[in-house]
Amino acid sequence: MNERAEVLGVGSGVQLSISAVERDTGLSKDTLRVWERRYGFPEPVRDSLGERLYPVEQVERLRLIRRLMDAGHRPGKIMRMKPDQLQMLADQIRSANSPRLDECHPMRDDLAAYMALIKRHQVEDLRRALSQAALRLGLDRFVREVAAPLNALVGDAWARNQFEIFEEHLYTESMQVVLRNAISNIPGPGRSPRVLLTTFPQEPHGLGLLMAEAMLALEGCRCLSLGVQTPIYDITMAAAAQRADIVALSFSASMNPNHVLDGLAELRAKLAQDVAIWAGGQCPILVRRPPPDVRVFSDLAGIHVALSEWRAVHLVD
Amino acid sequence: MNERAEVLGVGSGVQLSISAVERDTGLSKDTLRVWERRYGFPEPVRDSLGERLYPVEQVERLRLIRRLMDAGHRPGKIMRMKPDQLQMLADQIRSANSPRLDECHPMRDDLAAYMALIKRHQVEDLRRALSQAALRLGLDRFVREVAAPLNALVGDAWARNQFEIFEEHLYTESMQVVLRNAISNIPGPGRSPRVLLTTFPQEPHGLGLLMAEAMLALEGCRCLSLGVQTPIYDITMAAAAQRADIVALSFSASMNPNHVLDGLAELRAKLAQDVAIWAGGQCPILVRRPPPDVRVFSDLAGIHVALSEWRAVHLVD
DNA sequence: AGTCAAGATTTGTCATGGACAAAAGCTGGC
DNA sequence: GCCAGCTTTTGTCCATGACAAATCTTGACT
Repeated sequence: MNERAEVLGVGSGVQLSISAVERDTGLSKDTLRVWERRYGFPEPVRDSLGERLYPVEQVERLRLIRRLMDAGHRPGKIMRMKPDQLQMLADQIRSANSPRLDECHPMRDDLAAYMALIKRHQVEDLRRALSQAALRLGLDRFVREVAAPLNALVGDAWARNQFEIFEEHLYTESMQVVLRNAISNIPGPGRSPRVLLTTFPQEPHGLGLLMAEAMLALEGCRCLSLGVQTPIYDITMAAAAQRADIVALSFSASMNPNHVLDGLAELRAKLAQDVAIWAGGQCPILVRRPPPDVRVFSDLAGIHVALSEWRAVHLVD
Repeated sequence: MNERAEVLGVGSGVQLSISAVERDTGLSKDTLRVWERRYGFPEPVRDSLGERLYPVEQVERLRLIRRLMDAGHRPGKIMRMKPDQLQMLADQIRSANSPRLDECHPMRDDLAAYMALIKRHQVEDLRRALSQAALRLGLDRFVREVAAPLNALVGDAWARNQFEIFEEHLYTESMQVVLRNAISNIPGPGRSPRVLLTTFPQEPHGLGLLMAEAMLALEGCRCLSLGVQTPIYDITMAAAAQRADIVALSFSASMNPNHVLDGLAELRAKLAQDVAIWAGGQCPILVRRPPPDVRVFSDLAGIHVALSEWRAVHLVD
C-alpha cells in the first residue's frame, strides 16, 4: 500500500528500496537487514523516513555476492572483501558450471555467434539462426548442445553485468519461440509416462522447463506443461486430475535454497506416493543436498536414462 | 537455513509455516502477521518454539480472501466473515466486462464448450479445438471473438472460485501455444511501425500481450516482444536499441492502479518523445483515469484504427 | 595420516510491537 | 452531481532479540 516511488533519481545514481532489492537480488528483507547489522554491508542511505535506499553499486555487489554464495562461498568471508577481490573470485568460478568458449567446445563458434547477435540486438537474425540450428542438428542435439550452454552463457553474462535485462529477455523470447515451435512439431500423441511440467511460485524462468519438455516429448512422453509459477497445492491437484506419473520441476540458480527444499518436501508429502518427482536446473542446492524421494537431474542427458528406468519398472505399452 | 520441516502431520490436518503460507497465498509475512494482530485472522497455532503453524483450512480461507480482494473487497470487511459468507460473496462476483453466456453472443456455444473442456481438463482436445477455430475464423476474428472473451470468462471463473489456479494455467498454456503458432505463421518480415511489446514488472500475465501481438502482426507491423515483466528502465533501453516507434503494454485487472499510472508516467518521461505508448488490457484504471500522452485501448479492435492513424501521420513505406 | 564425534561458530528466519504514508471511504458545501 | 478536505484503513518498514540448522574446527582414536 506504501506507494512512494521505489526508484528515485538522486544526484549521481539511482537508489532502490529494500523491497526492490529483494526482488532484484533474491535476498529476503530479513537477510538484507541482518547482513547490514552483522557485517556492515550493504550500508544503504536513508530517506527522510529512515527507510533504506540502496545505491545501484551496492545492489550490483550484492548480486555478485549472491553468485559467489551459490558457488559455495560463505557470506562472512566475502562480505568484507573489496569489489575487485570479489570480481577476481567471480572470474574464477565462472568456468565451473558454464562452458568456456576458449576451450574446445563442439559448438564454440556457433555459440559465440549467437552471443554476438544478442549483444547487437539482431533478434530476427538470432531467431532465424537458432531455428536453422535446430533443424540442422535435430531437436535433441540442439537442446543439449546449443540451448543449454547458451542459457548458461547468457545467465553468466547477466550475472557479470555484461548483459542488460532486456537483452536477456530478447534471448529468452527468441529461444522460447524456437523451442515451442519445435515441440509442437513432434509427431504423435505421446504414450506413458504422463509428465506434468511446471515451476514453483518463486521461479519465473521457463526456458529450462521448455528444454525438459522437448527432451521428454522426443522420448514419446505425454507432456503437459502448466507454465511457470504454480502453487504447490495446485500442482498436486493438477497431477491428480491429469493422472500424472511424473511431476517435473525446473529450478534456476537464483532460487532460494530453502524454498526449494521446503517446497519439494511439501510437494512430496501432498502428492500421491506413486507419482515421481523429477527436479532439474542450475540450482546448486539440488546436488549439494539432494532432497529425499526426489530424482535430481544435473543435466538433460539424464532424462533419457531415467525414462528407460521408469519404463522398465512400469512395463508400459 | 532454518530447516525444520514446514509440513507436519498433526492429528487431523497438515500445517504450514509462515513462509510456506507466504508462498502459497502470495501474502507477505508482514501482512499475515499484521492481519493476525488487527483482525484476529488468521490465527495459527504455535509450535514449541512459538512459531506460527497455519492449518490448511485457514490457508484455503486466505486464498479465497485474496481472490475477493482482487475483486475489489477490502480486508477489514471480509476478514471476520464466516467461510460460507465468503463463498456467497465469491459467487456474486461477475466483472462488468465479461461476456454473459446466457445472452446472445455470437460464439456462445463455442465458448461454453471450451470452458467445459477446461473444466474437464481435456487439454489436448482444448488445444485442438482452439487451433481449428483459429483456422476456421482466421486469426483476426479468433483473437477478437474467441480468445478475448474466453480470457474474460476464465478470469471470472477463477475469481468466483469455480476454477483452480492450475485450470487457469492449463487454459493459458493452451491458448499461448495456439496463438504463438498462429503468429509465427504470419508471413512477411513486417514493415513500419516497429512495435515493442512487454508488461511491467508486477504483471506476469502474457496472454493479452500475445493477442495484441497477433493483431499487430496481422496488420503488418514489425513486432518485437520482450515477454513479461520488464523493468521500466530496460523498456526504454530496448526501445532505443530497437528504434521502436511504439511501445505496447498490457495490463490485467489485478494490477495495482498506482503501479500502472506511476509506471506509465515514468516510462513517458524516460522514453524519447517521438515514441508512442499504447496501453491495453482489462485494468479498470486505464479508462477511469487515462494517463496523459498514452493511447489507451479498451478493446482489440481499436488497434486497427490507431494503426491507420499512425501510418497516416508518419507516411510510411 | 585419515576418520569421526563433540564442540564452537556462522547464518537465515522468526517474533514482537511501534510507526507512518498511501489508498480508500466519507462528509459537507457548492 | 462533483470536488476538496477529513478520517479510517491498510501494507510495508524499522529495530532488536532469539534460536536451530548448517558449517567449520578441534582433538582423540584407529
